[in-house]
Amino acid sequence: MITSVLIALLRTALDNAHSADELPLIGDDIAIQIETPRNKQFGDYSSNIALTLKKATGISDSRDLAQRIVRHFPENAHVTRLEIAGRGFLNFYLKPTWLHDAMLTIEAQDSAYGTNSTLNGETILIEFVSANPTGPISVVNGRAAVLGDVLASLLKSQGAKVSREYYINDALNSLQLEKFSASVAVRYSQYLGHPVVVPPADEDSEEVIEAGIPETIAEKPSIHFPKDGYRGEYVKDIARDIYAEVGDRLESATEEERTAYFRTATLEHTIASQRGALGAFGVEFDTWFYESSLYAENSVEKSIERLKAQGHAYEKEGALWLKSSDFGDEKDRVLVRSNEKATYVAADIAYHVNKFERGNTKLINIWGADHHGYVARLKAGVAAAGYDPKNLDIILTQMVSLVRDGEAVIGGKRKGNVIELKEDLVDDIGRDAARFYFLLNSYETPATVDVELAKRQSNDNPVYYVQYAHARLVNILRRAEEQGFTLQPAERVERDRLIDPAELDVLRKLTDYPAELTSAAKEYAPHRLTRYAMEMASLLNGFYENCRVLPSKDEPTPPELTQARLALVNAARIVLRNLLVVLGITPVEKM
RNA sequence: GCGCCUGUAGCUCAGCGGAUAGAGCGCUUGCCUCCGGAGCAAGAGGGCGCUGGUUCGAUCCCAGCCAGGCGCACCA
Repeated sequence: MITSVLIALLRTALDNAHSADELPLIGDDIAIQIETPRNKQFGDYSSNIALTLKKATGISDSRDLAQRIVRHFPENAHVTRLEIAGRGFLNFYLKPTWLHDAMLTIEAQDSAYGTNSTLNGETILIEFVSANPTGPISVVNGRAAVLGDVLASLLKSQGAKVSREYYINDALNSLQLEKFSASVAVRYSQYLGHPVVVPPADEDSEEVIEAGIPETIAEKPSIHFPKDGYRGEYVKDIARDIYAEVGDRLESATEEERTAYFRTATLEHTIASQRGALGAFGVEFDTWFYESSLYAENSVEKSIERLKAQGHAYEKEGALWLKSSDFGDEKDRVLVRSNEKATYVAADIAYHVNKFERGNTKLINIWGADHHGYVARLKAGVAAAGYDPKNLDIILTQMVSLVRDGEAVIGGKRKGNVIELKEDLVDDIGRDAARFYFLLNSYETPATVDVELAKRQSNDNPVYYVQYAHARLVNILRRAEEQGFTLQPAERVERDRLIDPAELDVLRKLTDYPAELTSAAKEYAPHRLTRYAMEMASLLNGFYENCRVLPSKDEPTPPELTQARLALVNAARIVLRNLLVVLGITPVEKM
């Protein structure tokens, strides 16, 4: 990396100045920072070292300080000019050689360009989405879905082993599942021809009687829809699917048989549809983990017993409490209720112990901000169970509020107005546009999504700008071949012909890629990459405008220059493609 | 009351303690015999919620206040 070269040169300059008695000794504890200036006029790189050294040296005139450093800056192969600017910034202007040489690295590493091995040895489990199995994946889930998915790719790019997991809250004591499957059961009966009496949803509405499907000819007794049942259309869809599978076989089943059947079938269908919706969004999970499996293997019980044995739990008021206040939580929490049922957190502790026991060294959970109050509790539980809570990172994505044409949409599965990720967004604007849309901003910002606006603007989605830039690169290479050019390795090309600012801008951007990838991974900030992608696309468009690659009537580019530019085009193609792959966006070759 | 997140251009949002605060959309103007116009060039538009503080330097860090969101269960 060129920045480490510059840091070393600056270090030498400081030492030289000290030897010449112009500066006091500057220890290694003072970090030298190199940054890329926002504005190109301030050089390729700059350093604020003279400003930061004011206190340590006792020299209050930072320009004077800067001069002392510059005076002792060693001769070297990279820096053509070193200027003092503003209050004492050192601006480095570099020979383009280092940029040209970047093409060699990019070509050699190809699809591995940008990756590194700093996280080798880490096994990371990212659990995300984990929506309740009582309905479809909503648009709101899109944010966590794409965040987790890209984060997994990012961490892989840094050398970690990563898996994606979805947790299914299907515990047997889950009331919501009973209500949900009961709702499906009623709708199923509707498909058998029973009219359904739907109670008023709220004070302002009235009871509705819906006819059976098909409309009954013979009189069939009507069935009452549960008062707090799930009213969404998707409930009918599941019922219809089940009806298609089993016909009227359940008509004569006993109440117990029906309940048991619908519980299982409803869960299966819901999960299948969730998996399908996420798949359409480009998100695939390595494991779908059933909460019920923890109970089936007695893991919850065992985990509670262990906490008790280790003295982290106690009985009070008929319940079993976790001494979570010993582990950073603000108060103790109930593990087993006085009715002897385990709480959600008890199961969750067992689940996270299970994650660690599977050999994961680091756990990342992505939750909605509404679960914030739960973080300290789970971390305390994990700590009590003997694991370091530092190895459990909980990312809280801020809420996504839905707006339709400027009007707030109050979502809710019970009420039935779920805006679905797949049906209402992905199917309309496509996977790439939908992903890019969510990846555009930080998960820490509460976001507003206007589905109608998102659809209307889909053609203006920046994703097309980026994909377009990639397609053009591919197209130039294809056209070159048609015109009889053979792509030469960057090594055999006259690289020093690439001196146009537009060319150097592109090259500079390409050299930033590994650092961008690393910082996006480190800070869990995929949105930086979408911004970076747009900037790169913009620079590429500038390059197309200013630098004709293939010879034409008006611009008879000499063959040597064409070859050099083709190598540049190819390098850019590699980087842009790698970037799009990490983001899970299709690197299209034609649009 | 306590905790977390947020407040930057008309809208949606970037901004990694630094030099003239950015992008996309929208708006205005110009550019299609030429590798893809889903493009390019130029312009109008904000001084970063408010007040203090730390710092050579604050949109960024700290404190207080104002505003919005989300939490503070023997629900999941």
